[in-house]
Amino acid sequence: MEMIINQIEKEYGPLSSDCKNEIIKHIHFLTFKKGEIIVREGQYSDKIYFIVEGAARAYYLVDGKDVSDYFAFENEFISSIISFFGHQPSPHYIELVQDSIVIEVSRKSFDTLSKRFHDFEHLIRIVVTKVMLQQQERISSILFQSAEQRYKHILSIRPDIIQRVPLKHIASYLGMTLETLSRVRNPKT
Amino acid sequence: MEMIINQIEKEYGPLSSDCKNEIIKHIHFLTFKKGEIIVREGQYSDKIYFIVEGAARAYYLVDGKDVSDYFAFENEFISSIISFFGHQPSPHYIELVQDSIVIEVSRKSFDTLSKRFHDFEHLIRIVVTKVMLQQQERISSILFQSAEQRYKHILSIRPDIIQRVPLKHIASYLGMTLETLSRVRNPKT
DNA sequence: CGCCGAGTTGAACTGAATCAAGAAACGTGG
DNA sequence: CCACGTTTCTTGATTCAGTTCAACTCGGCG
Repeated sequence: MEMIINQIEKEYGPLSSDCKNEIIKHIHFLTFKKGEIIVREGQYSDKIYFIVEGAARAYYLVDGKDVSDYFAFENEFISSIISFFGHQPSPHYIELVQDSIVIEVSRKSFDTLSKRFHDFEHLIRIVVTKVMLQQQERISSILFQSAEQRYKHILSIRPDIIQRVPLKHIASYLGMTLETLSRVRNPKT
Repeated sequence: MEMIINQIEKEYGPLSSDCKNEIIKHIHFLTFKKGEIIVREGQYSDKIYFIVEGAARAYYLVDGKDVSDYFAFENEFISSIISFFGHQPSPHYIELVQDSIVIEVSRKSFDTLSKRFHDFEHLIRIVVTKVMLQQQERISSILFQSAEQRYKHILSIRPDIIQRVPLKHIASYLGMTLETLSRVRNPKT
């Protein structure tokens, strides 16, 4: 428990001990098996999850096609951001990609903590800012880079992802089909 | 001045009068002519701008091609987010699309206010969250929709944009060429 | 074993880009 | 108020990166 809060502080900035103590009262530990689905399309999901161990994936189902939108590994957050932050029905599913240990925080707790602790509000601002910057990079990657460049790019920033997630999910995350990804990885020459 | 702060509160949530008074000390008004460039690629830009009147545009120049990435109109913020929030050289240019009145806030002021006022920190969190949600929508728009659907979509959420910004900028924002946008707007049938 | 999901490979197809040329609209200065 | 150049937009013909459809391989696991 200490270790987890330490990780968060290391990753996102320090917290007062008051705040830390209060956070502990508001969170729940959950364990899931690989393949479990914790958020479904259409649902109002007012939970945000922090991956203690394992991995999760947010994806769209658009006319039957599974399109990955986000991956989270140890010490990262995941939620249906449209639902959690936008207060709308989730367009995403979220599933566990491996057996996982997860912390769940409800929006109610989240709002209470934000209101009460300046440093919690700051933490959230940092988390959201990081997501925003990641998305910015993703947008320019999709707009400016070829399929091959996008694959090389993800290899360079998340080399581990290839080991932990099936290629089909990576392909759809990169905005290409599995076939295209396969060709990009095994050029004819 | 009062009016501007009112607008901000209306758009993003209330501020204490302490905070408001302090904000006023930290901001600068600037006026620009249409076409003026206020941020250039490669520059470390540590300013964020709020459009009081007029309109601005952030864009990339990728091998000579001008690609719009963001538009801001009255009561909206604009900055090179990679530079302002990510502390990196800006990949963007920012230009004024019309004669404009703008408020400038430096990152130093920004950080001071965030540290000092819980409600300012909250304001920023809300601003950043809105950008994140917009980007999320943009990503799914690019991934799932055809050129025609993307155009119709922007028409539905920002009908005014067509009047205020040349089509070529809208085309590149939507991730298509000017020619394709033209065809989408004037179908043969 | 035999089956099933994951990945590879091939061939045909397609939405949008590119290249090219011209038409409209839009200042700006005489 | 008009002429002229510049920028904005349209239209057509061709090309191409990536999709789609389909068949096949491989590795694991009941």
